[in-house]
Amino acid sequence: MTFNKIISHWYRKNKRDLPWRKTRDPYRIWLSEIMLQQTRVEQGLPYYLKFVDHYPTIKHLADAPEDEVLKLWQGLGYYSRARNLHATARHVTYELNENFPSTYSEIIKLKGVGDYTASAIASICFDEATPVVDGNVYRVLARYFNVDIPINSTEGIKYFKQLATELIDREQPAEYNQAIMEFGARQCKPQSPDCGICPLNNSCGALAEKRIKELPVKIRKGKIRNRYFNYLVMTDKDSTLLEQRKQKDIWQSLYQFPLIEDARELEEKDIVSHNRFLELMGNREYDISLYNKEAIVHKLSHQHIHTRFWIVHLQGTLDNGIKSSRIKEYAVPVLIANFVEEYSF
DNA sequence: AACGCGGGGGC
DNA sequence: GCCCCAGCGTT
Repeated sequence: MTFNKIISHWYRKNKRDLPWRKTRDPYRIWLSEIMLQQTRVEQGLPYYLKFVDHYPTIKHLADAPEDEVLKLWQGLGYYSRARNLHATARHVTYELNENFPSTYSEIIKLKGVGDYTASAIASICFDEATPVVDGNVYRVLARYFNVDIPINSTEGIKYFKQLATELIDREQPAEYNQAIMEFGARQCKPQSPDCGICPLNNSCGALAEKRIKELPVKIRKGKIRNRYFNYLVMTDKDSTLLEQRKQKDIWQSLYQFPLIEDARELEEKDIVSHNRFLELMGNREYDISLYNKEAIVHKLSHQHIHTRFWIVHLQGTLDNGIKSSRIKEYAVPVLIANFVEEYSF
């Protein structure tokens, strides 16, 4: 049997029962693919179910407020995916008259859709023989063909795309594309794959050369940046203050407490003399206390955010305050959600 | 070509 | 602590 027949055969025996495998509705396939970008199936699944429930059609999604979409997305990360998802839903609904594009070259024009996602949708929904090359596929091909070109180099991207193009089952691209990804996720796993039971173990190049552990090769990225966040949890009688992050930075469009960021850890005297603090307080009396003596370190893949929450009680009333009981209606970073969960207003 | 973008889980 | 995950957009 050929490589792709073995993969497809393995898939039919071993595939997981996942909700997006029961449909070819481009809306649902697109939704699932966006959610699964750099995201494990187990993490994305509950979000997919939530979205399909709230937004049964692309028009429902298009007609929702962006803040609502972001709230549903809260905790899934890479929030630009949610903003692009929403913008694309509006585009397809109102510019394309609810007709989801049906070819790779049209699909890839959509915001938030790149080569991988366009290939996935075109093949799964429309039987176009466009190969998907995601992290799973890189791993399976690098190992089976014993290739040590870095998968995230320009040469590697081109090489593996070409290889995948030669291998795709042109008769059943939808099944084959999903098969090789599932095979990578469940059989040819990143760590300790059980090669003893692999259907390709008698022809796998990396296994023969004992190079499973070193393949695929990936150029590692830069260092982690440390940032120091001081959140001002303003409280009067029963209100607090939230603001939206507008900068091109992490958590764009999400809400948070007023923030004082600095390149180092700040003391109380630094906070109370900071311009941002003074402008928030005006002439009002206040009472400030530090909620967490030890900074909470929120670890992201590319930065560590050392966070202190300062509780600021004040006498007067907050302008533009929101009832603290309504914080949960806003999309906030997990860091904030954890605090709100723990702190009793 | 390199970097920024989340959060969770495995070891 | 480091790596990985059904990648994409920007610089």
